[in-house]
Amino acid sequence: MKTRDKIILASLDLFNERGERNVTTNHIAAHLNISPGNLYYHFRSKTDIIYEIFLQYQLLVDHYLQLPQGRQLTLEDKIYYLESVFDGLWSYRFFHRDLEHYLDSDERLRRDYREFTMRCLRTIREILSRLQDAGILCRVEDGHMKSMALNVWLVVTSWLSFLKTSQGDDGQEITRDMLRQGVYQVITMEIPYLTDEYRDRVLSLQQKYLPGSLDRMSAI
Amino acid sequence: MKTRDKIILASLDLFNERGERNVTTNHIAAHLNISPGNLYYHFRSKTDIIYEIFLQYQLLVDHYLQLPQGRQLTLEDKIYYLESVFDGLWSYRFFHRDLEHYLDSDERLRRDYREFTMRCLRTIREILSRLQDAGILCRVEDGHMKSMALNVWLVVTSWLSFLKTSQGDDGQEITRDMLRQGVYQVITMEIPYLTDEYRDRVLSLQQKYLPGSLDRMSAI
DNA sequence: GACTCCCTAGAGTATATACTCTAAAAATAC
DNA sequence: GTATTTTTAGAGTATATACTCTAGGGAGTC
Repeated sequence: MKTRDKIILASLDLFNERGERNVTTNHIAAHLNISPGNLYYHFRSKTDIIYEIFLQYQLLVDHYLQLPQGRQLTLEDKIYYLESVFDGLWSYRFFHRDLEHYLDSDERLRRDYREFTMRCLRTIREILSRLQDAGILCRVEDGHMKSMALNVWLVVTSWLSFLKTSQGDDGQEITRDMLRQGVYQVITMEIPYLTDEYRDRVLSLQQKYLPGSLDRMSAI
Repeated sequence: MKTRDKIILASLDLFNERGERNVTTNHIAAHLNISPGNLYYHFRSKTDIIYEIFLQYQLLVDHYLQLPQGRQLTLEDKIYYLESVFDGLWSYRFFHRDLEHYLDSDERLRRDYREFTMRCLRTIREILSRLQDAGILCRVEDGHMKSMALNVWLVVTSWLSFLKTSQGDDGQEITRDMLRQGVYQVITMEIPYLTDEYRDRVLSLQQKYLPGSLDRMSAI
Protein backbone atom coordinates (compact mmCIF):
# COMPACT_ATOMS: atom_id res chain seq x y z
CA MET A 1 0.00 0.00 0.00
CA LYS A 2 1.19 3.49 -0.89
CA THR A 3 2.42 5.70 1.93
CA ARG A 4 -0.14 8.33 1.05
CA ASP A 5 -2.99 5.85 1.51
CA LYS A 6 -1.48 4.55 4.71
CA ILE A 7 -1.44 8.08 6.07
CA ILE A 8 -5.11 8.56 5.25
CA LEU A 9 -6.09 5.27 6.84
CA ALA A 10 -4.01 5.76 9.97
CA SER A 11 -5.30 9.29 10.37
CA LEU A 12 -8.90 8.15 10.10
CA ASP A 13 -8.30 5.42 12.67
CA LEU A 14 -6.59 7.71 15.12
CA PHE A 15 -9.08 10.54 14.62
CA ASN A 16 -12.00 8.19 15.22
CA GLU A 17 -10.36 6.60 18.21
CA ARG A 18 -8.89 9.57 20.05
CA GLY A 19 -10.59 12.58 18.50
CA GLU A 20 -8.91 14.68 15.82
CA ARG A 21 -8.08 17.40 18.33
CA ASN A 22 -5.94 14.97 20.29
CA VAL A 23 -4.09 13.57 17.29
CA THR A 24 -1.12 15.54 15.95
CA THR A 25 0.62 15.02 12.64
CA ASN A 26 3.61 13.79 14.63
CA HIS A 27 1.39 11.17 16.25
CA ILE A 28 0.25 9.97 12.87
CA ALA A 29 3.80 9.71 11.57
CA ALA A 30 4.97 7.93 14.71
CA HIS A 31 2.05 5.51 14.48
CA LEU A 32 3.13 4.56 10.96
CA ASN A 33 6.84 4.54 11.80
CA ILE A 34 7.54 7.18 9.24
CA SER A 35 9.13 10.59 9.68
CA PRO A 36 7.16 13.85 9.96
CA GLY A 37 9.03 15.01 6.87
CA ASN A 38 7.68 12.04 4.98
CA LEU A 39 4.14 12.80 6.04
CA TYR A 40 4.51 16.39 4.93
CA TYR A 41 5.89 15.25 1.61
CA HIS A 42 2.54 13.60 0.94
CA PHE A 43 0.27 16.20 2.54
CA ARG A 44 0.88 19.90 2.76
CA SER A 45 -1.10 20.19 5.98
CA LYS A 46 -3.29 18.40 8.48
CA THR A 47 -6.25 20.17 6.91
CA ASP A 48 -5.40 18.48 3.62
CA ILE A 49 -5.55 15.07 5.25
CA ILE A 50 -8.98 15.84 6.65
CA TYR A 51 -10.15 17.05 3.27
CA GLU A 52 -8.95 13.86 1.63
CA ILE A 53 -10.78 11.77 4.21
CA PHE A 54 -13.93 13.75 3.51
CA LEU A 55 -13.65 12.97 -0.20
CA GLN A 56 -13.60 9.26 0.59
CA TYR A 57 -16.52 9.62 3.00
CA GLN A 58 -18.49 11.44 0.35
CA LEU A 59 -17.78 8.77 -2.24
CA LEU A 60 -18.91 6.06 0.14
CA VAL A 61 -22.19 7.73 1.03
CA ASP A 62 -22.94 8.64 -2.59
CA HIS A 63 -22.33 5.00 -3.44
CA TYR A 64 -24.67 3.79 -0.72
CA LEU A 65 -27.43 6.15 -1.75
CA GLN A 66 -27.65 5.12 -5.39
CA LEU A 67 -31.22 4.70 -6.57
CA PRO A 68 -32.20 1.64 -8.58
CA GLN A 69 -33.37 2.46 -12.08
CA GLY A 70 -36.24 0.76 -13.87
CA ARG A 71 -37.92 -0.71 -10.82
CA GLN A 72 -39.79 0.41 -7.74
CA LEU A 73 -38.20 0.83 -4.33
CA THR A 74 -38.81 -1.92 -1.80
CA LEU A 75 -38.79 -2.00 1.95
CA GLU A 76 -35.51 -3.88 1.74
CA ASP A 77 -33.98 -0.99 -0.23
CA LYS A 78 -35.06 1.43 2.43
CA ILE A 79 -33.57 -0.66 5.22
CA TYR A 80 -30.39 -1.09 3.23
CA TYR A 81 -30.10 2.68 2.86
CA LEU A 82 -30.50 3.23 6.56
CA GLU A 83 -28.11 0.51 7.65
CA SER A 84 -25.37 1.49 5.21
CA VAL A 85 -25.56 5.17 5.98
CA PHE A 86 -25.24 4.55 9.71
CA ASP A 87 -22.31 2.27 8.97
CA GLY A 88 -20.70 5.01 6.92
CA LEU A 89 -21.23 7.54 9.66
CA TRP A 90 -19.62 5.16 12.10
CA SER A 91 -16.56 4.61 9.92
CA TYR A 92 -16.00 8.34 9.61
CA ARG A 93 -17.41 9.30 12.96
CA PHE A 94 -14.69 11.81 13.86
CA PHE A 95 -15.84 13.96 10.97
CA HIS A 96 -19.15 15.18 12.37
CA ARG A 97 -17.59 15.83 15.72
CA ASP A 98 -15.98 19.16 15.00
CA LEU A 99 -17.34 19.63 11.51
CA GLU A 100 -17.94 23.32 12.04
CA HIS A 101 -14.29 23.81 12.80
CA TYR A 102 -13.18 22.02 9.66
CA LEU A 103 -15.56 24.05 7.53
CA ASP A 104 -14.33 27.25 9.15
CA SER A 105 -10.75 26.49 8.30
CA ASP A 106 -11.03 25.03 4.80
CA GLU A 107 -12.91 26.76 2.05
CA ARG A 108 -12.87 23.81 -0.37
CA LEU A 109 -14.36 21.62 2.32
CA ARG A 110 -16.98 24.22 3.14
CA ARG A 111 -18.10 24.36 -0.47
CA ASP A 112 -17.94 20.60 -1.04
CA TYR A 113 -19.67 19.70 2.18
CA ARG A 114 -22.47 22.09 1.46
CA GLU A 115 -23.03 20.48 -1.92
CA PHE A 116 -22.82 17.06 -0.32
CA THR A 117 -25.54 17.99 2.17
CA MET A 118 -27.80 19.30 -0.56
CA ARG A 119 -27.22 16.19 -2.64
CA CYS A 120 -28.10 13.96 0.31
CA LEU A 121 -31.23 15.95 1.07
CA ARG A 122 -32.34 15.66 -2.55
CA THR A 123 -31.73 11.93 -2.45
CA ILE A 124 -33.68 11.51 0.77
CA ARG A 125 -36.57 13.34 -0.83
CA GLU A 126 -36.29 11.15 -3.90
CA ILE A 127 -36.33 8.03 -1.74
CA LEU A 128 -39.41 9.22 0.12
CA SER A 129 -41.08 10.07 -3.16
CA ARG A 130 -40.36 6.67 -4.62
CA LEU A 131 -41.60 4.97 -1.46
CA GLN A 132 -44.84 6.76 -2.19
CA ASP A 133 -44.79 5.50 -5.77
CA ALA A 134 -44.33 2.01 -4.38
CA GLY A 135 -47.38 2.39 -2.18
CA ILE A 136 -45.37 2.14 1.02
CA LEU A 137 -45.85 5.73 2.12
CA CYS A 138 -48.86 7.99 1.66
CA ARG A 139 -48.68 11.01 -0.59
CA VAL A 140 -48.01 14.23 1.22
CA GLU A 141 -47.73 17.84 0.19
CA ASP A 142 -44.38 18.84 -1.29
CA GLY A 143 -43.31 21.38 1.32
CA HIS A 144 -44.13 18.92 4.05
CA MET A 145 -41.97 16.26 2.42
CA LYS A 146 -39.03 18.62 2.18
CA SER A 147 -39.34 19.29 5.87
CA MET A 148 -39.62 15.56 6.62
CA ALA A 149 -36.50 14.83 4.60
CA LEU A 150 -34.60 17.47 6.51
CA ASN A 151 -35.69 15.95 9.80
CA VAL A 152 -34.45 12.57 8.64
CA TRP A 153 -31.09 14.11 7.83
CA LEU A 154 -30.92 15.82 11.22
CA VAL A 155 -31.73 12.65 13.11
CA VAL A 156 -29.30 10.56 11.09
CA THR A 157 -26.36 12.94 11.35
CA SER A 158 -26.83 13.67 15.03
CA TRP A 159 -27.46 10.11 16.19
CA LEU A 160 -23.83 9.24 16.85
CA SER A 161 -23.20 12.44 18.69
CA PHE A 162 -26.22 11.72 20.86
CA LEU A 163 -24.93 8.26 21.67
CA LYS A 164 -21.47 9.51 22.52
CA THR A 165 -22.70 12.34 24.73
CA SER A 166 -25.53 10.53 26.48
CA GLN A 167 -24.10 7.09 27.02
CA GLY A 168 -20.39 7.59 27.50
CA ASP A 169 -20.60 7.69 31.26
CA ASP A 170 -18.23 5.04 32.49
CA GLY A 171 -16.01 4.87 29.43
CA GLN A 172 -18.64 2.54 28.03
CA GLU A 173 -18.10 1.92 24.34
CA ILE A 174 -20.75 2.44 21.69
CA THR A 175 -22.02 -0.91 20.53
CA ARG A 176 -23.38 -1.97 17.16
CA ASP A 177 -26.68 -2.39 18.94
CA MET A 178 -26.81 1.24 19.93
CA LEU A 179 -25.84 2.32 16.44
CA ARG A 180 -28.75 0.29 15.06
CA GLN A 181 -31.18 2.18 17.22
CA GLY A 182 -30.65 5.08 14.83
CA VAL A 183 -32.61 3.08 12.27
CA TYR A 184 -35.38 2.70 14.84
CA GLN A 185 -35.50 6.45 15.31
CA VAL A 186 -35.81 7.19 11.62
CA ILE A 187 -38.56 4.63 11.17
CA THR A 188 -40.44 6.26 14.05
CA MET A 189 -40.66 9.46 12.04
CA GLU A 190 -42.17 7.69 9.06
CA ILE A 191 -44.70 5.51 10.82
CA PRO A 192 -47.60 7.97 10.54
CA TYR A 193 -47.16 8.05 6.78
CA LEU A 194 -47.20 4.29 6.19
CA THR A 195 -50.00 2.90 4.07
CA ASP A 196 -52.33 0.43 5.79
CA GLU A 197 -50.90 -2.27 3.59
CA TYR A 198 -47.39 -1.84 4.95
CA ARG A 199 -47.91 -0.56 8.48
CA ASP A 200 -47.75 -3.89 10.30
CA ARG A 201 -44.76 -5.13 8.33
CA VAL A 202 -42.77 -2.00 9.08
CA LEU A 203 -43.76 -1.95 12.73
CA SER A 204 -42.50 -5.46 13.26
CA LEU A 205 -39.38 -4.69 11.22
CA GLN A 206 -38.75 -1.70 13.44
CA GLN A 207 -38.70 -3.85 16.54
CA LYS A 208 -35.52 -5.50 15.29
CA TYR A 209 -33.74 -2.19 15.74
CA LEU A 210 -34.66 -1.77 19.35
CA PRO A 211 -31.66 -1.95 21.64
CA GLY A 212 -31.24 -5.49 22.84
CA SER A 213 -33.08 -7.16 20.01
CA LEU A 214 -29.82 -8.15 18.36
CA ASP A 215 -28.79 -10.10 21.43
CA ARG A 216 -32.14 -11.78 21.54
CA MET A 217 -31.84 -12.72 17.89
CA SER A 218 -28.37 -14.17 18.23
CA ALA A 219 -29.53 -16.04 21.31
CA ILE A 220 -32.02 -17.96 19.19
CA MET B 1 -19.61 43.39 37.90
CA LYS B 2 -17.29 40.88 39.53
CA THR B 3 -14.21 39.85 37.59
CA ARG B 4 -15.24 36.22 37.76
CA ASP B 5 -18.55 36.96 36.09
CA LYS B 6 -16.87 39.14 33.51
CA ILE B 7 -14.59 36.24 32.62
CA ILE B 8 -17.55 33.92 32.12
CA LEU B 9 -19.39 36.42 29.95
CA ALA B 10 -16.39 37.33 27.83
CA SER B 11 -15.49 33.68 27.37
CA LEU B 12 -19.00 32.83 26.24
CA ASP B 13 -18.98 35.72 23.79
CA LEU B 14 -15.60 34.85 22.35
CA PHE B 15 -16.35 31.12 22.21
CA ASN B 16 -19.62 31.75 20.38
CA GLU B 17 -18.06 34.24 18.01
CA ARG B 18 -14.76 32.59 17.14
CA GLY B 19 -15.12 29.00 18.27
CA GLU B 20 -13.70 27.78 21.57
CA ARG B 21 -10.79 26.11 19.82
CA ASN B 22 -9.62 29.44 18.50
CA VAL B 23 -9.92 31.27 21.82
CA THR B 24 -7.08 30.95 24.34
CA THR B 25 -7.15 31.95 27.97
CA ASN B 26 -4.69 34.68 27.04
CA HIS B 27 -7.18 36.00 24.50
CA ILE B 28 -9.89 36.13 27.11
CA ALA B 29 -7.67 37.99 29.54
CA ALA B 30 -6.51 40.42 26.86
CA HIS B 31 -10.10 41.01 25.79
CA LEU B 32 -10.97 42.02 29.34
CA ASN B 33 -7.75 43.97 29.88
CA ILE B 34 -6.81 41.80 32.80
CA SER B 35 -3.69 39.70 33.30
CA PRO B 36 -3.55 35.95 32.68
CA GLY B 37 -2.59 35.57 36.32
CA ASN B 38 -5.79 37.29 37.31
CA LEU B 39 -7.86 34.96 35.12
CA TYR B 40 -6.19 31.95 36.66
CA TYR B 41 -6.84 33.32 40.12
CA HIS B 42 -10.55 32.98 39.38
CA PHE B 43 -10.46 29.77 37.34
CA ARG B 44 -8.05 26.93 37.73
CA SER B 45 -8.32 25.98 34.04
CA LYS B 46 -10.03 26.67 30.76
CA THR B 47 -12.05 23.51 31.35
CA ASP B 48 -13.41 25.07 34.54
CA ILE B 49 -14.64 28.10 32.63
CA ILE B 50 -16.47 25.86 30.18
CA TYR B 51 -18.00 23.89 33.04
CA GLU B 52 -19.23 27.07 34.67
CA ILE B 53 -20.78 28.20 31.39
CA PHE B 54 -22.54 24.85 31.14
CA LEU B 55 -24.02 25.30 34.60
CA GLN B 56 -25.56 28.57 33.50
CA TYR B 57 -26.82 27.05 30.27
CA GLN B 58 -28.42 24.23 32.20
CA LEU B 59 -30.11 26.63 34.60
CA LEU B 60 -31.50 28.63 31.70
CA VAL B 61 -32.93 25.62 29.89
CA ASP B 62 -34.37 24.12 33.06
CA HIS B 63 -36.01 27.45 33.72
CA TYR B 64 -37.50 27.60 30.22
CA LEU B 65 -38.86 24.08 30.44
CA GLN B 66 -40.85 24.51 33.64
CA LEU B 67 -44.30 22.93 33.42
CA PRO B 68 -47.32 24.88 34.63
CA GLN B 69 -49.08 23.25 37.54
CA GLY B 70 -52.84 23.11 38.02
CA ARG B 71 -53.82 23.81 34.45
CA GLN B 72 -53.62 22.21 31.03
CA LEU B 73 -50.95 23.00 28.47
CA THR B 74 -51.90 25.30 25.64
CA LEU B 75 -50.58 25.73 22.15
CA GLU B 76 -49.01 28.98 23.31
CA ASP B 77 -47.07 27.08 25.97
CA LYS B 78 -45.75 24.72 23.36
CA ILE B 79 -44.63 27.54 21.09
CA TYR B 80 -43.06 29.31 24.03
CA TYR B 81 -41.05 26.18 24.86
CA LEU B 82 -39.77 25.88 21.33
CA GLU B 83 -38.87 29.52 20.91
CA SER B 84 -37.10 29.82 24.23
CA VAL B 85 -35.12 26.63 23.83
CA PHE B 86 -33.84 27.70 20.42
CA ASP B 87 -32.95 31.05 21.92
CA GLY B 88 -31.03 29.31 24.67
CA LEU B 89 -29.21 27.14 22.19
CA TRP B 90 -28.26 30.24 20.26
CA SER B 91 -26.90 32.03 23.31
CA TYR B 92 -24.70 29.08 24.18
CA ARG B 93 -24.14 27.86 20.66
CA PHE B 94 -20.43 27.15 21.05
CA PHE B 95 -21.27 24.45 23.56
CA HIS B 96 -22.78 21.89 21.20
CA ARG B 97 -20.03 22.44 18.68
CA ASP B 98 -17.36 20.31 20.26
CA LEU B 99 -19.43 18.88 23.07
CA GLU B 100 -17.86 15.45 22.72
CA HIS B 101 -14.45 16.94 23.38
CA TYR B 102 -15.61 18.72 26.51
CA LEU B 103 -17.23 15.57 27.85
CA ASP B 104 -14.07 13.61 27.10
CA SER B 105 -11.93 15.96 29.10
CA ASP B 106 -14.15 16.72 32.10
CA GLU B 107 -15.75 14.03 34.16
CA ARG B 108 -18.06 16.36 36.10
CA LEU B 109 -19.35 17.77 32.86
CA ARG B 110 -19.84 14.28 31.44
CA ARG B 111 -21.94 13.26 34.41
CA ASP B 112 -23.89 16.51 34.62
CA TYR B 113 -24.55 16.74 30.92
CA ARG B 114 -25.81 13.21 30.82
CA GLU B 115 -28.27 13.97 33.60
CA PHE B 116 -29.24 17.18 31.86
CA THR B 117 -30.03 15.25 28.67
CA MET B 118 -32.14 12.72 30.52
CA ARG B 119 -33.98 15.48 32.36
CA CYS B 120 -34.74 17.24 29.07
CA LEU B 121 -35.95 14.04 27.46
CA ARG B 122 -38.26 13.38 30.39
CA THR B 123 -39.62 16.90 30.14
CA ILE B 124 -40.21 16.59 26.41
CA ARG B 125 -42.16 13.40 27.06
CA GLU B 126 -44.12 15.12 29.78
CA ILE B 127 -44.93 18.00 27.45
CA LEU B 128 -46.11 15.61 24.74
CA SER B 129 -48.15 13.72 27.27
CA ARG B 130 -49.82 16.88 28.55
CA LEU B 131 -50.54 18.01 25.01
CA GLN B 132 -52.44 14.76 24.70
CA ASP B 133 -54.31 15.53 27.92
CA ALA B 134 -55.20 18.90 26.45
CA GLY B 135 -56.64 17.25 23.36
CA ILE B 136 -54.05 18.80 21.08
CA LEU B 137 -52.23 15.57 20.24
CA CYS B 138 -53.63 12.07 19.83
CA ARG B 139 -52.78 9.36 22.28
CA VAL B 140 -49.98 7.09 21.18
CA GLU B 141 -48.30 4.03 22.58
CA ASP B 142 -45.69 4.72 25.26
CA GLY B 143 -42.65 3.33 23.46
CA HIS B 144 -43.56 5.30 20.40
CA MET B 145 -43.77 8.49 22.40
CA LYS B 146 -40.35 7.92 23.91
CA SER B 147 -38.95 7.57 20.44
CA MET B 148 -40.77 10.70 19.27
CA ALA B 149 -39.41 12.69 22.17
CA LEU B 150 -35.90 11.58 21.36
CA ASN B 151 -36.35 12.67 17.75
CA VAL B 152 -37.49 16.07 18.94
CA TRP B 153 -34.35 16.35 21.04
CA LEU B 154 -32.14 15.31 18.13
CA VAL B 155 -33.71 17.83 15.76
CA VAL B 156 -33.56 20.64 18.30
CA THR B 157 -29.95 20.08 19.33
CA SER B 158 -28.65 19.61 15.82
CA TRP B 159 -30.51 22.45 14.18
CA LEU B 160 -27.85 25.10 14.76
CA SER B 161 -25.09 22.84 13.59
CA PHE B 162 -27.06 22.16 10.42
CA LEU B 163 -27.50 25.86 9.79
CA LYS B 164 -23.84 26.58 10.35
CA THR B 165 -22.60 23.77 8.16
CA SER B 166 -25.09 24.06 5.34
CA GLN B 167 -25.53 27.81 4.98
CA GLY B 168 -22.19 29.28 5.89
CA ASP B 169 -20.99 29.49 2.31
CA ASP B 170 -19.99 33.08 1.78
CA GLY B 171 -19.41 34.01 5.40
CA GLN B 172 -23.15 34.57 5.55
CA GLU B 173 -24.35 35.01 9.10
CA ILE B 174 -27.10 32.97 10.67
CA THR B 175 -30.21 35.07 10.95
CA ARG B 176 -33.02 34.99 13.47
CA ASP B 177 -35.19 33.84 10.60
CA MET B 178 -33.10 30.76 10.01
CA LEU B 179 -33.04 29.98 13.72
CA ARG B 180 -36.83 30.12 13.77
CA GLN B 181 -37.06 27.49 11.09
CA GLY B 182 -36.04 25.02 13.79
CA VAL B 183 -39.49 25.51 15.27
CA TYR B 184 -40.96 24.70 11.88
CA GLN B 185 -38.99 21.46 11.76
CA VAL B 186 -40.19 20.30 15.16
CA ILE B 187 -43.79 21.09 14.33
CA THR B 188 -43.44 19.02 11.16
CA MET B 189 -42.75 15.96 13.26
CA GLU B 190 -45.86 16.44 15.33
CA ILE B 191 -48.32 17.21 12.54
CA PRO B 192 -49.47 13.62 12.03
CA TYR B 193 -50.43 13.40 15.69
CA LEU B 194 -52.55 16.55 15.84
CA THR B 195 -56.21 16.13 16.66
CA ASP B 196 -58.66 17.25 13.99
CA GLU B 197 -59.67 20.06 16.27
CA TYR B 198 -56.22 21.60 16.32
CA ARG B 199 -54.72 20.60 12.96
CA ASP B 200 -55.63 23.72 11.02
CA ARG B 201 -54.60 26.08 13.78
CA VAL B 202 -51.18 24.46 14.10
CA LEU B 203 -50.63 24.29 10.36
CA SER B 204 -51.21 28.01 9.97
CA LEU B 205 -49.09 28.68 13.06
CA GLN B 206 -46.31 26.64 11.52
CA GLN B 207 -46.25 28.84 8.41
CA LYS B 208 -45.03 31.72 10.55
CA TYR B 209 -41.80 29.83 11.11
CA LEU B 210 -41.03 29.36 7.45
CA PRO B 211 -37.92 31.25 6.38
CA GLY B 212 -38.93 34.61 5.02
CA SER B 213 -42.24 34.83 6.83
CA LEU B 214 -40.79 37.18 9.40
CA ASP B 215 -39.79 39.63 6.71
CA ARG B 216 -43.21 39.40 5.20
CA MET B 217 -44.81 40.06 8.55
CA SER B 218 -42.69 43.09 9.32
CA ALA B 219 -43.40 44.36 5.82
CA ILE B 220 -47.10 44.59 6.62
C1' DG C 1 -0.15 52.22 61.69
C1' DA C 2 -0.26 47.39 61.28
C1' DC C 3 -2.59 43.31 59.96
C1' DT C 4 -5.40 40.57 56.99
C1' DC C 5 -7.65 39.21 52.99
C1' DC C 6 -8.99 39.48 48.45
C1' DC C 7 -7.59 40.64 44.09
C1' DT C 8 -4.39 41.90 40.29
C1' DA C 9 -0.18 42.51 37.34
C1' DG C 10 2.98 40.69 34.41
C1' DA C 11 6.97 38.33 33.43
C1' DG C 12 8.04 33.73 32.75
C1' DT C 13 7.92 28.55 31.55
C1' DA C 14 7.39 23.88 29.97
C1' DT C 15 5.41 21.70 26.52
C1' DA C 16 3.15 20.85 22.38
C1' DT C 17 2.43 21.37 17.58
C1' DA C 18 2.31 22.17 12.77
C1' DC C 19 5.51 22.39 9.65
C1' DT C 20 10.54 23.04 7.20
C1' DC C 21 14.93 21.86 5.39
C1' DT C 22 18.68 19.20 3.77
C1' DA C 23 20.64 15.23 2.45
C1' DA C 24 20.43 10.76 1.13
C1' DA C 25 18.21 6.37 -0.14
C1' DA C 26 15.27 3.99 -3.37
C1' DA C 27 12.96 3.52 -7.50
C1' DT C 28 12.60 4.43 -12.39
C1' DA C 29 14.04 5.63 -16.98
C1' DC C 30 17.24 5.40 -20.63
C1' DG D 1 25.60 1.83 -15.56
C1' DT D 2 24.20 6.47 -15.25
C1' DA D 3 20.87 10.13 -14.88
C1' DT D 4 16.66 11.58 -13.00
C1' DT D 5 12.82 11.54 -10.24
C1' DT D 6 10.35 10.09 -6.28
C1' DT D 7 10.36 9.07 -1.62
C1' DT D 8 12.20 9.05 3.00
C1' DA D 9 14.66 10.26 7.41
C1' DG D 10 15.34 13.08 11.06
C1' DA D 11 16.93 16.98 13.17
C1' DG D 12 15.25 21.44 13.77
C1' DT D 13 12.17 25.75 14.36
C1' DA D 14 8.88 29.36 15.16
C1' DT D 15 4.96 29.94 17.42
C1' DA D 16 1.26 29.14 20.40
C1' DT D 17 -0.79 27.88 24.63
C1' DA D 18 -2.23 26.62 29.16
C1' DC D 19 -0.70 27.71 33.22
C1' DT D 20 2.70 29.38 37.33
C1' DC D 21 4.93 32.37 40.46
C1' DT D 22 6.10 36.28 42.96
C1' DA D 23 5.27 40.67 44.37
C1' DG D 24 2.34 44.01 45.57
C1' DG D 25 -2.03 47.17 45.64
C1' DG D 26 -6.34 48.35 47.96
C1' DA D 27 -9.98 48.01 51.31
C1' DG D 28 -11.59 46.98 55.64
C1' DT D 29 -10.64 46.15 60.77
C1' DC D 30 -8.51 46.71 65.18
